[in-house]
Amino acid sequence: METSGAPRRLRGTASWLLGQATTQAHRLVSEALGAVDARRYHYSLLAALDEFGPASQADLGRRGGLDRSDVVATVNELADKGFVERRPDPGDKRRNIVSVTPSGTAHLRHLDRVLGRAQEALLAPLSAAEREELVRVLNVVLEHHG
Amino acid sequence: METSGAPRRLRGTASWLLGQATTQAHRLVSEALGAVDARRYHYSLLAALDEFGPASQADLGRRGGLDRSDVVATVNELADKGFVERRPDPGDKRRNIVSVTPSGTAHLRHLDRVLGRAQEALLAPLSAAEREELVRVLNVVLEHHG
DNA sequence: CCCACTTGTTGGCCCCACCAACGGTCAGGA
DNA sequence: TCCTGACCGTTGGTGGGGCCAACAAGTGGG
Repeated sequence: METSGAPRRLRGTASWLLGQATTQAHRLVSEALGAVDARRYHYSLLAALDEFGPASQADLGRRGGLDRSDVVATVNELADKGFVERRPDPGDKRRNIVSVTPSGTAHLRHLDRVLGRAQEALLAPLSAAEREELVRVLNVVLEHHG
Repeated sequence: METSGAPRRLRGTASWLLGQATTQAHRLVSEALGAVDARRYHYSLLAALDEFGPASQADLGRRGGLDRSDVVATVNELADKGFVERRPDPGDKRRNIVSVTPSGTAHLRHLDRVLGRAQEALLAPLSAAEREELVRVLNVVLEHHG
């Protein structure tokens, strides 16, 4: 409580620290993805498709936390590159069914490796135990905030 | 190498986890700051000024990791609100000297409290020990990527 | 006196996260 | 059956954030 004259700024604030660390992570990841002409949305969508199989665009958005409008643009881009296929749902004329092509699966594997290297660069200074703990703690936070 | 049919996606990728956790943090922080009509840049700049004292805009950018052009806009906004003062450097006609006003210091204190609450909300599910460890690990990463 | 460099400023770019509105479609209840 | 509410894809827009290029004015060293 002391209103001491000391500057006493808070480089230690966890939210700010997370912000800074994240900026680094974001930069590394975006940079790595950009080098292969991809963006984070591409990975989110491809990963969601790979994990859960074909789905409507709205479902894809819910899976990956993307807005419906962003899903449209991302599917457009991925379809242009042949990584994804969009076809009407015969059972519901409102929906499109989006599915991964073999080329898309290969691309996802490639992105996996690219991201793996980015992660390795990011966490380089940490021991294996520290990385595990970090992942665990982040999972706790994520799960809590659903 | 097994091309087993299993989906096997990597929600556990640390870089991606960090990305997700960060999105949460970013949302909480931006939301909290937005409620008091502030942005992250405002805090970065005010904190840098409070910690190191008056400085030229270029120096401010270097301190806080902001681009010179972004410093211009941020100083404009903060000056409009009376939180910051910009006056020419008598010793170097290229430079402006930016300094915090008392009102700006008060505002910074307020932002500190706002961010503190956001951080509390973010880290709610973690124990004190876990928070400490998280902060420590993040500091290691940041320092390494300096 | 040059020349290289810095500074503030303008303007632009791309990504990311959202929101509002629309026309078309679907399903359930009156 | 028709109405109504919900849902879907799509378009368009907003704002923050992180960058970069170019410029004129100014500075300092050789």
